[in-house]
This record gives sequence, C-alpha cells and structure tokens, in this order.
Amino acid sequence: MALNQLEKGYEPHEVEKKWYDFWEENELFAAPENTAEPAYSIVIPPPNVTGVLHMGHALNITLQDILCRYRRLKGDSVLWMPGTDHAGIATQNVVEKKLASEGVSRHQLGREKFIEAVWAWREESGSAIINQLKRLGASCDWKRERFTMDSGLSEAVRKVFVQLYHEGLIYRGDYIINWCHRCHTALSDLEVEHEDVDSFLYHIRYPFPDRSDGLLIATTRPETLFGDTAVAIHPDDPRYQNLPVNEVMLPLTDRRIPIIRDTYVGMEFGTGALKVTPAHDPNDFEIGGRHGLPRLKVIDDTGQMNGAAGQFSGMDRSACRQAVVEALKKNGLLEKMEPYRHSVGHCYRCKTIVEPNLSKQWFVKAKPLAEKAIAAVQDGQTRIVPEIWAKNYFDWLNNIRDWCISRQIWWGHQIPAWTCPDCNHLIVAMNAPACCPHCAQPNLIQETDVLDTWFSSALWPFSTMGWPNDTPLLKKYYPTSVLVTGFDILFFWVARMMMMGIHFMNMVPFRDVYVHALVRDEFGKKMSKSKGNVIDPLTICDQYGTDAFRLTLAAFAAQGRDVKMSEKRVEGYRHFINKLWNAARFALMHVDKGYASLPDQPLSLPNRWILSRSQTVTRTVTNALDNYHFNEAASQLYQFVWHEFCDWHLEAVKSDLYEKEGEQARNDTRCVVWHVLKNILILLHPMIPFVTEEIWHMLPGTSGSIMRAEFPDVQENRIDLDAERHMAILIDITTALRNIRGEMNLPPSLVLKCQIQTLDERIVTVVQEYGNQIQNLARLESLMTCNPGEKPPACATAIIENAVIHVPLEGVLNVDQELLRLEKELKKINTDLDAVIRKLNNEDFLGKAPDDVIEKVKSKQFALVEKHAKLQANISKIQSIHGAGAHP
RNA sequence: GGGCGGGUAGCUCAGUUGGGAGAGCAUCGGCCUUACAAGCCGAGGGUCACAGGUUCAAGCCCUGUUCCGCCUACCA
Repeated sequence: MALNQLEKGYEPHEVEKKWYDFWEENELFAAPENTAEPAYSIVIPPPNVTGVLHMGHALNITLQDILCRYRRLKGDSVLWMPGTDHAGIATQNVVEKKLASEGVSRHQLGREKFIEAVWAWREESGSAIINQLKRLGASCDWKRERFTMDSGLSEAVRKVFVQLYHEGLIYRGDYIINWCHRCHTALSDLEVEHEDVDSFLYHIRYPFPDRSDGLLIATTRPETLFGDTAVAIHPDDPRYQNLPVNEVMLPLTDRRIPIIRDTYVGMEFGTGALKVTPAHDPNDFEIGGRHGLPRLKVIDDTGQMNGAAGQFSGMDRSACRQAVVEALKKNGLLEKMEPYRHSVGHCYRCKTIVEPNLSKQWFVKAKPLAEKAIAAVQDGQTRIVPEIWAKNYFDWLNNIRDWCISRQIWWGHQIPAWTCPDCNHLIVAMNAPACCPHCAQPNLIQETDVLDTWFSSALWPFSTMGWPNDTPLLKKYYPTSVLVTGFDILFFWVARMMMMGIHFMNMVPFRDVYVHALVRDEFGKKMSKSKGNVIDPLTICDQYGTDAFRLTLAAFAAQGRDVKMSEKRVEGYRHFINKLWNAARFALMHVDKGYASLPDQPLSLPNRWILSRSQTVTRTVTNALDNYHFNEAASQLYQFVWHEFCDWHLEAVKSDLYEKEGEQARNDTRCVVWHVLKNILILLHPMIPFVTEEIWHMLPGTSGSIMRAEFPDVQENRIDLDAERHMAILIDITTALRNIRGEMNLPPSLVLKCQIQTLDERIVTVVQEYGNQIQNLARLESLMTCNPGEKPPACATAIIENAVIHVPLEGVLNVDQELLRLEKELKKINTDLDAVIRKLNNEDFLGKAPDDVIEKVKSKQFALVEKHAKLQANISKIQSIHGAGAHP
C-alpha cells in the first residue's frame, strides 16, 4: 500500500513546501518560556535587510538549524531567535538609489519623509531574506522576529548609549576619522578595507625662504600639501644637523611652514623628510598634536578641494593630484616620481577611497570594555571553537582603539544627545528633555548623527529577548548556548557583543562561539558579484533539493577550512537523498506496522550486526554534533546508511523479507528494519529535515512530526562485537567471491559453486548458518566447507583470514588470468610482510614499543605468512595445471 | 612589517592525544540481479610540498626552505 505512495525517485519540491508549512502551522519552532527542560538558545546573526541570501548565510543558517533541531530531538527547550539589522549605510544607499530613479534626492524630501520612505521600502522588500531563510528549512521561532529599529531594541540602544556616556565610556571629540565622500559619513576602522594600489612616491622640493635648495620630501599624496603645516625630520638625522633656517616655503603657495624635529620620522625612508598634514593623516594628526601645529583642512566632505587649496579649490581630490603634479613639474619642484605600491583604505560598502579627515564624532572608549571581554574567554566563561580563533580575538581586543560610532546619515538610531543653542550645554538622555537644565531654554537641538549599525547589533543577544525589561525569555534563555558565525565578523560583532553583554548583563552573551568557514567558489576564490562566480543557494535548492544542499554544506563544514562549493558536490549528496528514499521505499514494501520493541528471541547475524553498528553510529553522531564536527556526523551517516544498511544489511535480509527463511525470520527482520530505519531518520533529521519528515509520515507506527521524536540513546547491550566479527567473515567471503567474478570477467548470469577450506569454527558456523545469504549475495548455486588438503579440480582461489576459497571453474577457468590475479595478490602480501618483518627484526622496537603494539604486529605477521603460504600453494597448483594443459 | 591557515589519489578534501594512508567525485572493466541506472559489482591510482631533526616508530612533534590563501599594520 505504501509503495503506491512512494515515487521511484525522490522529488523534493512539493515535499519541502508541504512540510515547512506544516511545521509553521503546528508551531513546532516555537520556543517555550515556562518549561523545566534545559534551555538551548541561539540568536541568529541578523542578516542585513537589504541582503539577498548568499552562500555564507546558507552555511551559517544550516549549521544553526542542525544544532537547534538536534537539541529539540534531545528534549531541550530551544529558542532560535531570528531577525534582521537595519544596515544603516547600505539601506540608505538602496533607498536613495531608488529615489534617484524617481528623480528625488533625500535632501529634497527632508529627513522625516526620507525615513518614512525607508520604512515603506522595508515593508515591501525587507522580508525577502527571511523567506529565503525559510526556504533553507530554518526552524527559527518566527513569531519572535526582531529588527534592530524596533521600538524595544531602539530603547535598548538609547539606554546603553546614555549609561555609557554617564560612565565616561562614550565621549565626543575632534579626531581624525575615516571619511567616505560617497556615503558622506564617518566610518569605524573596521569598516575600512585596505588594498594595495599601484601609485607613485613623489619627491617634492620644499625650498628655503631664500629660494635655495631646501628640503626634499617624499609623499604619496601631493594634493594634500596645501594642508601641510610643517615639515618633519628626525632630530638625529646627520643630513639635517646644520640647517641654515627653520622654515621652508610650501610649494605652489607663498606660505612658510616650520621645520620640526620628531622621532616618528624614519631616517631610512624616502628622503628622511616628512610633510605634516594634521587634518588629513592620522600620524600627522598625532605629530601635530605633539608640536601644537594648526590643523588645516583642504578637502571638504564631498571630496573637493576647498578654499585653502588656492587656485585648485573646487577640484576633485584625484584631479587635483594630477594638476598639482603638473604644476610642480612646471615649477621644477618635482624631483622624482617613483613607482610605488602601497595600501589604501576603501569604504567597505561602496569601495570609494576613504579620506582621513578631521571631524567631530562620538566614540566608545573601548579599552575598559575590552579587558572584560578578554578575561571572559581566558577564564572559559565563553569558549571559542575552533580554539585557533581565540588568538585573533585576543590580538584584536588587546590592541583595540576607540570605536567611532557616529554616522552622518539619516537611517539609524539618532543619537540621544541635545545641545542648548543658548548656553551650548550638552544633554544626553533617554528622552528629549523639555528644556535646558542649565538655562531653561526650551528649544533644544538634537544631535543629527545616528549610531553605527553595529552598535545596536552589539546588544542583539539581550535586546532581542526584551532587555531592558526583565522578561521570562531573558531568564530562561540568556546567556545563549552558542553563537554561530563566520570569522569575518569576529571583531565587528562577536567581540562587541561580548563587551556589551558583560557590561550590561553581567554575564557573557554566549557559552560557545562556533566560528565556521567562509564559502568560496570551487577554485577557492571569494564569491563576488563582480567576479561573476556567485552560486545562488536558492538555485541550488531548486535544482538539487534543499536537503541535498544542506547535507553538502554540513559535510564540507570541516573546522578551520574554507568551504569550496560546486554544484557537482551537491549532486553527489542528492544521490544520497535518493538512496535513502529508495531504501525507505524498499523497507515499506515489507514493513506494515510499527514495533514498540525489538524481539526477545535471538536474532540473526545481519540483524544483530546492524543493530550493533547502529549503536556505534548513534554514539559517533551524538559526539560529533555535541562538538560541532558537522562533517563527521554527515559522513558517518552517509557511510552507515549507504554502505552498511543498504549495501549489506538490506541485501543480506532479502531472503528473510521474501519469507524464504520462514515466518519468524521475516517478522524479526521486519521489526529490525523498522527500528534501524526509524533511528536513521531521526539521526539524519537535523541535517536533512524534509525527506526525513516525509518518510517518517509514511513509516507505520509513527505519529506527528519527526521533530517531536526522541533522539536515540546508545543501547550498550545492543553492541555485539561477536556479531561484528562474524559479519566481517560473511562480508569477506562475499567480497572475495565477487572479486573473483570481477577479475575473471565472469558474467553475473553464471552461477558459481564454492568450496571453503577452513578449520576455523567461526567460519564454519557462518557458512552453515548463513550460507543462503552468501549464496544470494555472491550468486552461488552451492556453498560448502571442507577440510584443508582436499583438492578441488581446476578452480579460482581466494585467500581470506583462516580460509581458502575455491571456485571450481572447469572448462571456464582462464589459467593465465588466474595466475596473474594470484601473483598480484602475492605481491601485495610480500610488501606488507616485508614491512612487518623489518619491524619484528628490530630489537629496539621489541624493547621499547608497548606490548599491545608488538602483539598486533605479530598477529599480523602470522596472518600474512599464512596467506602467503596458501597463495604460493595455489600458484604452484595453477602452474601445474597450466603445465599439464599447455605441455602435455 | 606582524600573525594565522594550508600543500595528502586526476579533482575536492577527511585523517582528535605518533603505531595498519582514507572518503566522495572522476577514471577503467562488468551488469537493467524483482528498493534504487540519481543504481549494482569489481579494479586501478598517493616519496602525505621539500630538506633536516626527535623517536623503536612521523601525514601527525621540532627546525629550516618553498609555494598558495587569508587576516592585520600609521612608516610618508
């Protein structure tokens, strides 16, 4: 009956939709708040609302989903908190672009209307990525979905800002920051990507006031010379010990600037003389600070030269560089242009070259927060897995610099700070104050800047659970169990969550941080739109099914390695899904009911064996998932299902199922197949949820969703080493016979006879009791054992441990071929034997190696010697036949 | 400049306290054997980057070399 419902090949599409809807409708993802069961919680790394699902998300989500589904099966109360972040700059860019296509700029709209437009955009397209996550099977508690701009999360942001400000951990000041002219905002150090660029090192002469030679400086940025307020040399530089004057002329201007002495200057680099531009270079800013130099800005916030650049004002900074170089050449002040490769900062959002720029910004004083974040990992409150990433985490936090958190954009959390236009008093508070506490002036002006998106993301583990309110959710699920993320946001996000979590909750935000790899293309290159090597996860799901895709990701998620993705690999796992499907199909042809327990009576060898193996696999998979060894869980199950359950167990019990061994055997085997298949489905469910749910519902004796099933425990009493040894004999004999068939080119239609010479009781037992199965597996018409020495007629032979297998092939035997086969085998044995003998002849080995190792080698030697002798005997025998045949 | 990771079969990679070199894909040969041709059976293929060292024993530990990748850094 069930067979009619099961297609011959597995078709994932409708199945996936059906079960995802079913799970949602039945609220199987919902996190319970008031349960006694242990809590297990994960907060999702919030994807950016402008984002579309890419491979990185797919891997990240799949791993989290595996963990959550696994813990649910284990009986935990699981919270997987979903949501998105508002991605200030990116979202603003997207909406501005959209408006531009309608011929409107945000400035025309004004701030309020613009923000309305962003919200409207979010309503319409912001959930796209959420639906894509669902397509992957993500079992998040969607009813709890959060957004960093929600009112609750915004309140958390304000509270954190205000408290940090009053604790002196947030301050405002004029510093050099990274400025993106295109995004028109400051960026934090982390948001700047450095890239090597081919450029020139310009050697420019700064003459002395009397027009004599002057100093030669070297720079990569001649256009900033208008902002120079000094030239610096090293105080010990012998070349400059006897300068006639202490000033030089700034080229292309009539300004004089001082020569200062500072040990920062490298005597070996360039000419040993450095132009100092405090308003456009972080180092020069510091030098300027030490020497009290003026800070002269020459590039405005749009990237154009300002009035201070004289004749060049109004020019774009890059055009100005060309123009300045030309002008210097004309004036004979450009001494040399040396090709030079150096690293230049680019905006991580739009790739524009960032400008170090003097600006008034808000900063988080990071050091005190970082110290606690370091300690928490050092003393094990939070564990970073794999451990290798802890070092990166420490390095960054140990050298942390203050975090520039203000952004000159409109979309984001507006900084809760107000200034009084009358007395200039600054007020930082949760809500807008009615009037100035200093002078009572009522019309206060709010800071127009918004906060870095990562500032709100840093609160994610507790703000999503309702903080600053004391909610049941926080009680039950904070700290979270694990954070799963890529190493690319270890600093951006993980370290900052650690700092904020510890500071505001007095508890680390997560017990474990599992850092996974980056997904690259099949050649190991980072996927990017510009390279055109992106593989769209949704296309893969459509083409191969989500389960196959998830299993591929899990199987390649080995710790500490990049995942190189290619469709070919997914294809292989699709075959596995289909294999599982067909194994289930076969099982369902025979199993017509569920079973509460396994039979009491002794079971047959294949049944005892598969139950034993199934325990070991359960243990391995459990350990693997407990330790984030996803690839091991995946490959173990792949191996077990395909190459043990399907290849050997199901094949070996076919005669049972077709009732060739009696009703009892059939019933026992049905029961075992049911149990093993059920366990396989549950073990696989975290990785391949859809197909396992589908089969689960077709399996008699199950009810409800597989999500509500119980993860199997290891039943020690089912581990049966005796059965494993005996089954190994059965497999060895079968394989040896198949090998003969294959190597001798004997067609499957030719049924063989077989005689096994042995004195080994175990082999005799296996052959006597399970001869039928071996006959089926190896296509034999007869199988018997006999004592060594009995000479069968012309036959092919194979040696296994403690036995010689004979296949009489009178009239069929190709003597040359058989001889070749045996000699190949002998060669292999000789190689192994040589190595073993060398070891055993080594006195040091015998004296120093542990006994069990020596024993192992000795028994190996024994087996090899025996095999060798038997092979040799067979070869002589064949040769004699050969001789008899060829030379009568 | 500093740091980290990697180099194992044709390809992609496993290999967890040092003791029999593995998987998937690809290749070759044979099969429509009543679950599965998205399959079954069999086979071939590796100086574990190179050179030293420690050890009875090294893919694994140590040193050096080399190639590739990534992260990070203010030397103009």
